[in-house]
Amino acid sequence: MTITIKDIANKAGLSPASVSRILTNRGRFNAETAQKVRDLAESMGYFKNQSAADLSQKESRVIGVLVPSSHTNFADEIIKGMQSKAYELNYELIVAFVESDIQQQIQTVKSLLSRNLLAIAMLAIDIDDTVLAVLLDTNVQLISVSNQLNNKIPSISSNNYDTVHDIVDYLYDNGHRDIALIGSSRPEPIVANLRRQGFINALSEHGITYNPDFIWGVENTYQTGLDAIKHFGVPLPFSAAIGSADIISIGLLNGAKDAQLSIPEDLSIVTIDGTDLTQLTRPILTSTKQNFQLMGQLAIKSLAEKKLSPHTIIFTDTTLVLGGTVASPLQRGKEN
Amino acid sequence: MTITIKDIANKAGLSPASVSRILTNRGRFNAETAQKVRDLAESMGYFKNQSAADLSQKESRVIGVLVPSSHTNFADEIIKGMQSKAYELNYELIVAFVESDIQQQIQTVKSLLSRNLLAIAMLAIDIDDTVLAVLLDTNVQLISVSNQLNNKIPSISSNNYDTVHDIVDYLYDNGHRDIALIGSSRPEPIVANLRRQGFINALSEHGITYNPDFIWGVENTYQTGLDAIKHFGVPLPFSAAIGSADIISIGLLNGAKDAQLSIPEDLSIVTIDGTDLTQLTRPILTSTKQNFQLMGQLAIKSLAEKKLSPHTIIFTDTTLVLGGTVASPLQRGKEN
DNA sequence: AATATTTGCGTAAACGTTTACGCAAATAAG
DNA sequence: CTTATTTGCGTAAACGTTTACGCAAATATT
Repeated sequence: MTITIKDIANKAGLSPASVSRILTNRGRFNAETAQKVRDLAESMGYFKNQSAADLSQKESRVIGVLVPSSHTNFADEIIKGMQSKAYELNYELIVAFVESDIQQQIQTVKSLLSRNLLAIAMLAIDIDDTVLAVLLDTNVQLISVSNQLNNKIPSISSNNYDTVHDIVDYLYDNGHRDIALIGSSRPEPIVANLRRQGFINALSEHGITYNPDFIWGVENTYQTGLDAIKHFGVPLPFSAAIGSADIISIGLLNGAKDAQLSIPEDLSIVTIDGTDLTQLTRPILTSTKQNFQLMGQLAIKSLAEKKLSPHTIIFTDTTLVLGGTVASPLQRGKEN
Repeated sequence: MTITIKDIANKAGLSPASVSRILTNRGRFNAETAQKVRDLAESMGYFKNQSAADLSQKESRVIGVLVPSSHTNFADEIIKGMQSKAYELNYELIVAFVESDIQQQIQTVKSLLSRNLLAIAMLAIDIDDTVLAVLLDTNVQLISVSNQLNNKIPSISSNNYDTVHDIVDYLYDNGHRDIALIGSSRPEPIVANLRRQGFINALSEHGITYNPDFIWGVENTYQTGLDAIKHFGVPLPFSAAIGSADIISIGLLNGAKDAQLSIPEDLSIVTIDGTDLTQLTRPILTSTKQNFQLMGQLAIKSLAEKKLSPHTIIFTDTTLVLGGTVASPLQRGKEN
């Protein structure tokens, strides 16, 4: 039924081994014969049986990608970056979405592990500890993208300390003194802690002792943004807020609007992430944009080069993108 | 290095065949022995080598999923539905993102086809004709989800004719007589035509001859929505618009706001799709919500049952979800 | 107690590809 | 012209699992 390498070999008067060498471009073969074989493969409608190849090959060129199904939409951009680099370097990606249900998580991970993988990349994943233990137990190469999990897994992400530090500087320069940081402290304790430290240190460098109440949030969701406004009440005790993710910031913005506040007059917002979502609001969100595509590319590149140690940390740059959600709080004074 | 079925067999004093029968739950075996073997597998850290299994098995339980990388975010919901059903029925999903670059498309499809697949599901995909030809040429089962491609591929989608027809009815009942339909006529000619027909027929049933100029749009993008407002100019020649996708409708809404129009007083909007994006705008978008999760579930279910013919068309229901973007145009008269 | 059926498991082949090894022919070097 | 090297390709084993077939032991049926 299906065409195999053997069929091609028969038709070409060669052995399967030769055909294999030609189609995989390994070993020695005659250039003319090679062209004949390639043409035959094309015309006979041959498709490599990857399972058979995987089975017989030592080294896999397949990289598994675990993506949270509660789908922060930057995952798309990371995957896009990965895919372009994978294509370029002739690797293959298998994407699997991870649900919150633990049983399902385990099944997903097992089904990934049951393939012959070069590595598994985890995108900003909120993965259960037991599942993580399973992953660490197998000796497949791991990498965490846009997140830092722990010191056993190499990571590629923005420098979260610097990012928040820079945002605080920017807000301070615009006259803000009372600043909030809205977002989850779970499930990325390392990232959250770095942000918190950047936040606290930046404030203290400006001679401001931070108010612990101003670091708030349970989850990285839209609802958290909405809730934040209700939690602090109007008038807000701060003049600017940093949203830990675009979707949170949109929640902040809508929550503020729903409470009859004007943005940015009554509240300045800077969001972390800077995906296309920032363009959908009015005013457009001011953001520190992460370079997700680059993260994806670097992930594949560094996996291909096999130079990752458990402690490797790669940072990608962020850039401040001006929208319309930051104003000086002094202006508000003038207006009154 | 890695644990195989043979290792387990040795330790259990059995043959590999028996272990295989036990772990796959096929054929005959003793219940006690089975438990012992399962425990051994667990404790030894065994992972099935899926490549080997695929190679030796006649029938695959793997379903490939082609997802557009220009990622309409409802794809997530479809995948979520697929994954839950796949988990339930013990199928496995391999997700691949399709770029717009044709070479890359071909590589992606080939890499899918080089696995032993039960079927390939295509999500709302704008796939190149040559690539589609490749897919049709192989005799792998295909299914199109949330889109109708042609009469050679079974599909699961909303009834696009009814959906638009119902929206027109709803808008008519709210007093609207001049209605526009904004969105692409490509790359889903069948879907676009059905919507167009639903649009035209519904209007004509209300005694309105439709204005062809009011069907407008190049792509299903945010920009199209923005452009639409500029294209028609202020004041708009219609009182209501149907956006073919949430992202278009957000474009319409923002475009209108940018032109100093008020929503819904100056323009009523109903959007097709009804993803979470509709909640992010102010006012919240009124939508006809498609049941994407159900589509995903049905896709897996019908593939599992193997009763799909090339002409099979399955419709899922849509529901009108009231937001704040529809007002009677008469109110505008009152206000003036 | 003799025969029939069921149960539990082992044997061995098969899936399609890759690859180490080796051999003969072709080419190069001396 | 002889010896050394390179080229092109075939042989055969290996990857880990599944499964048709068959056999002996256990159990059921008369």
